[in-house]
Amino acid sequence: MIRLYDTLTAEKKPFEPQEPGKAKVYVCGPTVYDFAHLGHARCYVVYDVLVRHLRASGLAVTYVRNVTDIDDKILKRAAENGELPQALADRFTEHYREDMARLGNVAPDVEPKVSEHLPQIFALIQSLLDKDHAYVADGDVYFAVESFPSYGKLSHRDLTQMKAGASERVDADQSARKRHPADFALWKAAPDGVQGWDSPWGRGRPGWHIECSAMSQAHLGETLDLHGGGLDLVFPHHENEIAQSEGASGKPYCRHWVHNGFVEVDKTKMSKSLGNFFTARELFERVEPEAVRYFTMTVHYRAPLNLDWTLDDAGNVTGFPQFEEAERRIAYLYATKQRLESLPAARVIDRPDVPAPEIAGFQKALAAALDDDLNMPIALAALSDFLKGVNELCDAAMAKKGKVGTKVVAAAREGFAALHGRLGLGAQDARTVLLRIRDRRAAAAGVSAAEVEQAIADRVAARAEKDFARADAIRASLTEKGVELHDGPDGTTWTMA
RNA sequence: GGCGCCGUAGCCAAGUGGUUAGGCAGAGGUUUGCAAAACCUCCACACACCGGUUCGAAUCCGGUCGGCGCCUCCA
Repeated sequence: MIRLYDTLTAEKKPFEPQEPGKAKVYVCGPTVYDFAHLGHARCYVVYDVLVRHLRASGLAVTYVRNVTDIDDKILKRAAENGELPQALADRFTEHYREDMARLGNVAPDVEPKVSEHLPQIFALIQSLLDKDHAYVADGDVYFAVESFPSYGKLSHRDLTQMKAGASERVDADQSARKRHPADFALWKAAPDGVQGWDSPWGRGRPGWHIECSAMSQAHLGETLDLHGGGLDLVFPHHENEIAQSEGASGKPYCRHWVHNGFVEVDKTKMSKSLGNFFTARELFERVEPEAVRYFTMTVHYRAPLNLDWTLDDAGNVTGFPQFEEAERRIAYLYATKQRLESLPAARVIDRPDVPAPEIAGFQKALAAALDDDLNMPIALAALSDFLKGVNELCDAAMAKKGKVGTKVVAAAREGFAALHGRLGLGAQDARTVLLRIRDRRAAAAGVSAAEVEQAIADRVAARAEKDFARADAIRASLTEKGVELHDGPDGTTWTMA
C-alpha cells in the first residue's frame, strides 16, 4: 500500500484512486518562457519517480503534465525579444522536453497546452458565471471567492485572516475591479497593442489558474486521483483550481494533493524571479544529467534541497561538490553494472546458490521505501546495500577459481531492472556513461586521451622490462593530473579522479 | 497580523516513543610489483535550548532561541 502525505488533510494517508488499479495523475508543468532550472528538474524528477513507482506497483497511470504556453511573462519576454509569443513558447517547450528526457523522466501520456484548450476554458468560465461563482468587470472575469465557502481549505488559511497585498505585488487597477481582494482573474482583458485571444468577454487572455482546471478536466475528468506540483503552487494556484473546478462541477476536484519542496540557495528559495538559479542544461555541461537526478533524490521530496557551489577568487563557479559526489555515486553504479554484465560465462554455473540478502531483498526494500511517502533517501540507502552486494558477487566470481550460481546473477540483474523501473536510475549503457564521465573530466582538467594512452603504452613497456621505477614515475605524473590507472587482466584502463 | 516548515555526529541526510539508516570525509585491513577499483573493520555512544508527560523522548506537549516558506510571479 502506498502512503503519501496529502496537503489537503495535512497527513500521510493511503493513496486510493477512485477506480482500483487506475490512477489519474495531473502535475502542473512549467510556464515556458525560459530554460528549466534546477527547481523544475527536482520537481519533475519527484513526480517521475512517483509515476514509475505507481506503475511498478501495478497501477495503470494516466500521467498528464501541462505546458503553460499562454502567459503574461511569455508575452513580455517575446515582446522584449521581438518575436511571436507562440514561437518563444514553442522553442522553450522543446528545450524543456529535451531537459526532461536527459534527466531520465518518462514523457507524460498527455502534455496539454493552454493554447489548444481555449474552448474548454471558455466553457468552464461560462459555467462559473452561470452558477454565480464568477462575475464580469470591465472585460475581466473574476472568481468570487466568497461564493465558495470552503475557499482556503487546501492551504489551511482563512479569508478573514489573510493579509491582502502581503506579497506586495497587487495591481491597484485590478484591485478596484474586484469585489473581494482574494478574488482572482479567470479572464483578463488585453490592453491595446498586447496580444490577445477573442473570447465571449472580449479580447484578452486566460487567468493563470483556469487552464489547469480546464485541461485536467478535459483529459482526466472532474475528479483527479492525484495532483502534484511545487510547494509554491499550494496558494494561490491550487487553492484556486479547487474553487474553480469544484465550483463548476460540484464534485471533489482531487483525492490526493502532493507538493514538493524547493531547491534552495543559501537557504533561500531558488526562483526565476530572484535570479538565483542554475538552469538544468548548464548543470548538464558539468555533470551527468543522471547525477543531477540522483542528487535530487538525496533528500526527502518535501524537504528543502540546498545547493552549494565553490567559487574562485574572481567569483566564477568552480564546482558543485554535491553534484560531484552524486556523479561519483552514478559512476559507482555503472561500474558495478558493467562488472555484472561482463562476468565471463565460465564463471556463472548452474547451481542452487541463494542470493545475498541485500540482493534478494532489494526490490522489496525499494518498493517499501517508496510506499512510505516516496522516501527516496531510504531507497538510495537500499541501493547502496544492493550495489555492495553485487560487487561482492562479482568479487566472488572473479576470485581464483571463483564461480557463482546463475540464480544469483539473475537476481542481481532483476535488481537493476527494478532500479530503473522505480527510480529511473541505471538505465543507460554503462560503458557509454563511464567514458562520457571520464572524458568530460579529462577535458575540464586539460588532459588529452592521446597523451594518457601514450603514457600508458610507455608504462606497459617499462613494466615489461621490470623497470618499476620508471613505471611508477609515469603513474605519479598522471596521478598529479588527476588520471588514475587501473591495471587489470586485460590491460590498463584509466579514469579521472 | 495569519498559516506552515526546519534545527540530527566533521559534512550531506533518513528516522520519529525503547533495537545498525545511508552517503561523503577520516583511520586500519584484504588485494596489488606499486597503485586504483572493489570488499571488510573502525568512526561518532548525534539529535538547538529549557521545562513537562512517560518505566523510557532526539521522537509527544509547552516555552525559548535561530533559520526559512506562503499570504494574487513562481516547480
